[in-house]
Amino acid sequence: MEPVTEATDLLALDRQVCFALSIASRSVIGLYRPLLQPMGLTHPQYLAMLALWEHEPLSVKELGELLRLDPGTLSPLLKRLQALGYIHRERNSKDERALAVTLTPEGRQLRAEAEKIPPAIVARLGMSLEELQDLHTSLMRVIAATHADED
Amino acid sequence: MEPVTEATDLLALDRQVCFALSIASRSVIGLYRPLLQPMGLTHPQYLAMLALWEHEPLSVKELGELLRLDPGTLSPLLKRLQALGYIHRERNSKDERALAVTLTPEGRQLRAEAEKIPPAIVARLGMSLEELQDLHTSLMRVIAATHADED
DNA sequence: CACTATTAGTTTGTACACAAAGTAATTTAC
DNA sequence: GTAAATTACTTTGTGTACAAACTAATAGTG
Repeated sequence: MEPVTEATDLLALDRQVCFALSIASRSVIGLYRPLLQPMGLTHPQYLAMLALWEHEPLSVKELGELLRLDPGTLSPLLKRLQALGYIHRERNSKDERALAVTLTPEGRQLRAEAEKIPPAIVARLGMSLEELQDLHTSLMRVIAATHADED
Repeated sequence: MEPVTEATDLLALDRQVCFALSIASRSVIGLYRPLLQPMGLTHPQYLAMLALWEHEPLSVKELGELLRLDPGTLSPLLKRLQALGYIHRERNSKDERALAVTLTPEGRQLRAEAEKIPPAIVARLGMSLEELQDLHTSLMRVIAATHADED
């Protein structure tokens, strides 16, 4: 029988994709931190702003589908974005259950600042755009795989 | 001048690697949840156990270097693993500042259960081992890139 | 030897992330 | 047309993450 070596150990830390995924995610988010700090944003808040710049107005449900986040996560996050003055939160007059999240002028204006971020991150990573594109494709495949049998 | 379309918009949500990374990480961790629940472990706790099964004993500092986690994150996490009965935490007699984290017999025994997890995850993802290996390589490259100019 | 600096962990405060329970509005069923 | 089911969001509780302040032990310096 084969001995348990680094090459065969199923539980070897450095062979776990989940381990690499969580560290890569935290490490990359860490690169955004100093760039987002001047705007007062956290990374999840930045992702919410990206979604709104593209698809305003959005309900909490729609935002949750885009970002794959719980309403229980988004609810306080959106209140913080409102406290920062970047968004409005009002009930949808057509359906009082739903929230209509829209951008304030300040929130809309922030987009110009934010456009400097992706190039800065790419430069900081020092990876080629092809490499990043390949990674993006792989990640989207994994995301699709994890949701394979929903519905 | 080129119009801002989905293909050229630097801020398009679905083109952000950071967005794909954070969703992929949360989605994959979500697959572990039902498998870890019978052991009473969260995913970060599982990663800490992986590290200990491989490198026991470990100090908080060493564990933090392996998992790239703050002592402020690990300190309460380890207390929970101790409360679960999987680890011991005692001061290192050679250096009373440092903690020596070791496995209890229950913690050591858990390894056999845990070995069923990686194959279950791979099966659930339905991706080839080559594809996962490529992803792992890309992720490690990103991790290396984020730490490029430390020291 | 004593004083300072460094190091290892802990604690505190803020912000996710998610499960589960709760509330209010809207649909569906009868 | 009203009771029951569904839906959208909020709230509560637990567990990360991480910055920053804190404590205690060790190392370095004169």
